Amino acid sequence: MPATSRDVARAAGVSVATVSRAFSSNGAVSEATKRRVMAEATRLGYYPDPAARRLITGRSGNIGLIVPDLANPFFADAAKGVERAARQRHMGLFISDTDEQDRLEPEAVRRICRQVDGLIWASPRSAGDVLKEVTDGVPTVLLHRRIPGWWSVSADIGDGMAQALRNLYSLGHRRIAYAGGPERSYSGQLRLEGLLGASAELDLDIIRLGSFAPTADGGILVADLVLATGATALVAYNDTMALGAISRAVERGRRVPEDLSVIACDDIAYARMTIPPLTTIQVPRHEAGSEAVALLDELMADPQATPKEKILPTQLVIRRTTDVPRV
Amino acid sequence: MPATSRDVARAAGVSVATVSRAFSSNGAVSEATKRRVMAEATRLGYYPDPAARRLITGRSGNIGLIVPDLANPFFADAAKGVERAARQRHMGLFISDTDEQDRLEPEAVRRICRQVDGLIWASPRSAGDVLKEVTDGVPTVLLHRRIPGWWSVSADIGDGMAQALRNLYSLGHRRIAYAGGPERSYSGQLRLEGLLGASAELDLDIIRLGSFAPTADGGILVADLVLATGATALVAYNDTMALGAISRAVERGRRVPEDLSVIACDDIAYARMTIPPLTTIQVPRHEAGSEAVALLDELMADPQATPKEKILPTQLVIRRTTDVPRV
DNA sequence: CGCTCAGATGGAACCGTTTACGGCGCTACA
DNA sequence: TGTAGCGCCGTAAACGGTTCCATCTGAGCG
Repeated sequence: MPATSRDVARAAGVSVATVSRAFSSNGAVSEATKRRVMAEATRLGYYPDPAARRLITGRSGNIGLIVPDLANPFFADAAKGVERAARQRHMGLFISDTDEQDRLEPEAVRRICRQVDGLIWASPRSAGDVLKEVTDGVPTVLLHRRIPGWWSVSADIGDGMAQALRNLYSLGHRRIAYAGGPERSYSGQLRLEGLLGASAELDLDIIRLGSFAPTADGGILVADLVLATGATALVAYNDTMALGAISRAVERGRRVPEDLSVIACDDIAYARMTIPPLTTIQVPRHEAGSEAVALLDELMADPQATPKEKILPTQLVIRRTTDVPRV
Repeated sequence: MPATSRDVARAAGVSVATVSRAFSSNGAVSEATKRRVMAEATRLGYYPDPAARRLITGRSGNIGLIVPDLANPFFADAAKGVERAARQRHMGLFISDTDEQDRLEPEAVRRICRQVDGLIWASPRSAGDVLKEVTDGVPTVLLHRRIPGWWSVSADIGDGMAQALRNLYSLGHRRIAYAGGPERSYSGQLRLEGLLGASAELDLDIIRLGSFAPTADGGILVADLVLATGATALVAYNDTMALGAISRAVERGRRVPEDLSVIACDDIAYARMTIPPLTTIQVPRHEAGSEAVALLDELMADPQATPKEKILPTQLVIRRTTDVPRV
């Protein structure tokens, strides 16, 4: 139904080859005929068929994004960054959500990979060799995950955690608890390493509460535990968990930050809207997404280039859930 | 580089036609050869190339989704619902984010529409004839938008608003303010109609505060205005705006719900984590997404079928930001 | 004036599938 | 025993572009 290059060629009185050259602009066409072709093309509403083009050139003009959970603001923002960067480059975007289940990833990749020129993959848990096997051949940059030998963009969350701990220390806190996220999570490791590094440096023991779901419900569990330890400050895996913990602590008659200081991680949009607004570690989620596209661009241009690992800085932002201990 | 049907055909000692038949399972192949073909295919890692298949059949096995803002939990959840439903049907998903700018929509649609068999389009503002012109030929179902003659799935937000108003009335509120969202927004109209309908029924005048950005910052503006009116209750365009309004009101020394009851709309995940948790109108966002895919499936199966408009119910959920007026 | 060369253009092969069409072998029936 | 019919399969023509190669047309130069 839509116009083909043949239609345009006939209308403009040229061959399909010339039409193709006018559009792909890599062959030589005279300025006059190019204008004529373009005029006829817009008149007929012609646009080169991506499938046909992909078949012969091998390039689809699309990239793929695989995330564990689109509804999680952390990844939603990343997706938004990816989307905008892709749009600026006139690339289409395939998205696949794996529902936090690693086992769905291979299937998702396989479905996508023949239709894209490159892949951005946020896989918090899958093992490196699994990834390797699955992507085979498709240029891939990892998002919020670093594996030696892979292209990746991630955030220096370990440093953010260290900033958090040093800040609490300087406020006078000495009993500080940490509530971890899902086991085996890559960024969970990062957090822990940053925290332990800083605590060794300060000669401080951190109270490790264990591993919790990174949700508000997980935070409720955390609150009950942290209150039992007598800690004056809590560092939470992410904002959502912190929100749950705070609401539970308040429900149990504690005040935040007077009785318990709380530092969260991610700085999602809602972190600043809560009462009190969350002190949290800001990670450049949006920028991570667009940066991943930039790297993917480089990688697709030269698949043999040596892998780059971009690490974005994080920043502790002080709002109202931290204060000096009052105990 | 990846194996083609020719490779498989050679390996299995058959023709490419037979390989094709074995995969598309609409031609006649004997059980024995089908098994042999499949065995060779998996051995070689063969999978029919979607682009080549699309070129000849016209079907890509993909659907497209266009949303104004992926980072907005309202649409993120919808996208998630769409994604899951698409995955269950073994369809790929193209996503385009238009950054809330109607003028980017035509471009987004054009980019997408040749690569998909159908489109799900959440366009809060664009005029109906613009949509018609742009999609031409691509089966489309509208999401959270109703236009006569189009397939669509939306939520009965007007009814939710009526529920909200009746609830406030029954609590004893008589001075009730409404803070609207973006002008020209379709779901904004829906809200207003629902509200006005119920207010006429209750013989109550609503204090209309005007039109605000549906963000926390917008909510701050709202708070200052509503405090000036002396209203005892506020109905806000969405949760985010309500959050902003509440935090501003609290900052200015008012208590919620004692001094001001607040009802929001959407029931995003964070609505239940705030302090106090938000009374809000729950709209089935996820379900709307998956329902849209189901409708699109029907539409793609029979493009001539008469349009269906699915309207999902909404439900007021009472949490802690509403109470009897204490003034 | 003839030759060379560069730039513009057309012809045709090709990308990897699907599918209409026809051939082949076999069974069943007259 | 001849043949109609059927199940299975191969051949080849599409689908809509891109690109190699050949051809043509002038311009420039000796």
